[in-house]
Amino acid sequence: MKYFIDVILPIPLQKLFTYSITEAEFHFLKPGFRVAVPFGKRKVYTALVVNVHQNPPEVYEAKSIQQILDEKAVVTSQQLALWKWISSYYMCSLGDIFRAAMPSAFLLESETVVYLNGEKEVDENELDDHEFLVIEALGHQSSLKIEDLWAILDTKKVLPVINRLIEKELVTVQEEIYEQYKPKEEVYVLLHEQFSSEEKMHTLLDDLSRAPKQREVVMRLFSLSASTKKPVKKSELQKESQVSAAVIKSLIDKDILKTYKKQIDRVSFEGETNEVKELNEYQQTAFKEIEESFKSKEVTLLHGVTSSGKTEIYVQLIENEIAKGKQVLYLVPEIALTTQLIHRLRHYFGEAVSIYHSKYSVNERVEVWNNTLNNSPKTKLVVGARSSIFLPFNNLGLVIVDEEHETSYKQFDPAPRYHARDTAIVLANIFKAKVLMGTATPAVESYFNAKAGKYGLVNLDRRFGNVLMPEIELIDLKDKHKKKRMTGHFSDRLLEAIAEALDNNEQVILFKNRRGFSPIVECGTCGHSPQCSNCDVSLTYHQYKNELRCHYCGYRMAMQTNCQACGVANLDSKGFGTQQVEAELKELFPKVKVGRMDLDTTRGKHGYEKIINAFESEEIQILVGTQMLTKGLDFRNVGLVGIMSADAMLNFPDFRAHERSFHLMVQVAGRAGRTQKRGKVLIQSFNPYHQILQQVSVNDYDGMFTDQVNERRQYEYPPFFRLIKVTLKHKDYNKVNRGADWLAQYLKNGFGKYVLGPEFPPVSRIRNQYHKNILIKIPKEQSLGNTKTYIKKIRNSFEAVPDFRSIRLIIDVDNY
DNA sequence: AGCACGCCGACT
DNA sequence: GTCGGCGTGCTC
Repeated sequence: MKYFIDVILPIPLQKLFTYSITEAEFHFLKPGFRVAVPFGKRKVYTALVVNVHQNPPEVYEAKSIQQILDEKAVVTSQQLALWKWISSYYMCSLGDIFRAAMPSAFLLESETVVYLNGEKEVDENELDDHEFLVIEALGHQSSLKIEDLWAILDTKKVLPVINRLIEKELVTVQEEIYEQYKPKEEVYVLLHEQFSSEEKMHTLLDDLSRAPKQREVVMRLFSLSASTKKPVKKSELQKESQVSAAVIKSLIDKDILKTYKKQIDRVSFEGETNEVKELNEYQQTAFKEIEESFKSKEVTLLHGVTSSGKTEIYVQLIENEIAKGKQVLYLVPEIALTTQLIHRLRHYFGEAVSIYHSKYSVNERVEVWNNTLNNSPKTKLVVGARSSIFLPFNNLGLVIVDEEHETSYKQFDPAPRYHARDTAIVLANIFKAKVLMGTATPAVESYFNAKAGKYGLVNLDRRFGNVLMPEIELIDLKDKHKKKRMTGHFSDRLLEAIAEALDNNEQVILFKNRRGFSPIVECGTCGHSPQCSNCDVSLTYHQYKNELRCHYCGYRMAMQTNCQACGVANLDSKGFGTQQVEAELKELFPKVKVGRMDLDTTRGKHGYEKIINAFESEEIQILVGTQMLTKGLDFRNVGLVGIMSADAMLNFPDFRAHERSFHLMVQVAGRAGRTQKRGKVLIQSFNPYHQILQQVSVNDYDGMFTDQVNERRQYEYPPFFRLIKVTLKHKDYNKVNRGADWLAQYLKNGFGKYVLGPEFPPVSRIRNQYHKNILIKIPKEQSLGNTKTYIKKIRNSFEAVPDFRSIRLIIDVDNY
């Protein structure tokens, strides 16, 4: 009898691969186990078992697996079901999902290690330079990795050299796999049993009278274990007795102390938990409505104005689910994972909260994964960014999608290009769990679904503590410029308001949209501006390192003093970013402490925290920042919010530009006046009569929604039509054009006028690759499944054209 | 995605 | 004359 498994490999290949296994393995392996398999000539990959069967492949001999990596399944059947849905809906391979879904520590890859074959005499005359260098290096160290060889030989083409050496039998290679996940251990110390009696103890202390430090350690250990009645950590003992590690080590060497290791969780929380706060009357009503809505609807949208206390309602719902023994997933946009939110949740749920997102180390992620899989009490509530929809839940009761409108829920690059909010609905469905989406500014699609009765809808339009909505004032920049009332980028009115807020001891937030208005450098003589050599964009100026940088590929160069084109020293920076705003403020208000929050200042794991803490503790009076300011931050003392310029975002070439501008401005405005006093918001714009600005100024979400829905119906955009964007990438400009025309023609044969393009995106060359887009619109009544099947068919014929094989095709479903 | 095989330009 | 560039094809 022959036995086989089908596996997913973490590479972007559509199909499953079949390997042969032994009978014992056949009885042991189940879907969801990881196995190490050889792939190609030498690589070993981690693969995931999806089928165990006895049907031999017909056209090839299946290889056998190398080893089994798990004792029980680490991926559940529900996860596999979700992966299959993502793969078919978002048109990506299971391998892409496998790679994205698992913590990287679960995906071991082999590494080639080269060893000297000691048996064979080396004849140096038979070696070329490269071969000689390898042999010589192996004389110094017993093994070399491929990476080391790149450095030694100063080239990346090392495999041919190694192959020649293997042929000469001078070296051997081995594929080695390293376990990446290391459980964290703590070392505990205790006194050796032989000193357990009091008498022996005294003798010991006498013996140590000539080693006072060691004696101190023993005494301290004694008192620590007596007072805490708990095992004593080695690190703790060392700290308490204020000695060096060497002193403790010598005690261990002398067999006076004994150590043992204990595996601990990296993620742990110690502290009190508190009773869930009583909801106010409005929150209580909303809560009841949500519960009522859950009876008939799978998904409910909570539309609650900024500062209405949505989090408390979530907390109440979470508590109910936990009481029922269910797991809860709390999704937040990547950027909103601040300590503020985590503190609040830990305050109520303590140990039961786990956090999962990309800034956590691989080890921490493995622990959260395993805890979730084992239904540990630590993962009753998982708070995470979009990738946490991939965790191995087994008893999910509720998914909360906070700030549902946030675009960072959509993954753009690399595949799988999934939307975490939409995928969460499918995930919840697998578990028959409920979904609550909450936001002050629902995405048009979501609100549309709610209005259409597909989702439940609950409104909460009262701010917590009856704080008034901020007063919003629009400032006409055109008029201010004409009347010469501008100082740099500040109108007289904005300066006045800032001064007033500062006088009242209130804090100020100034918002500057990042994208679209990065500072570029231009020559005042010839008009040339330094360009990126790999991409089709101007380099942007970064003051803090005095260099020019490309946002797309990361290319950087030192700031030039002379123009590269005409040689004249007349370079000037144009446009303005947060840095310029900050610099101008420092001149205008020299005594005031100004902070800045953008990508430059929030690098690193604690980047945000530092700035947020400084602002919270009022060390900083004015905070200048970008988009990040909008994400659920809660500051008590902000009296004024200023939006430096509303125009760039309104004019962004995208069908969602208006909607997004509305979200952004309302969210930023919501930072103002969270306590009793009514906050003020000033919006500077060259076009204050723009419909969106008018709607923002009176917080008219419904007006915005109605306008947008009409526009989208007329111009055939979501939610009336679905969109699929196809991008072609290649370094040859003409080839991209030929390929795009071919593809568009064939797509038009199927979908007619609903194929738009091909068109170059605003930045048509990135990392030396030309891009071209084709947009496919799919009317509601057109079958999505058939459409995708047709697109796949065309993709296959496209890839069969020899001229186009090297063009990369990217398919992005729901590319918004 | 890797990685090997195979065919054409810039060097000892 | 070779080394090494990357275009092409395959991986159970």
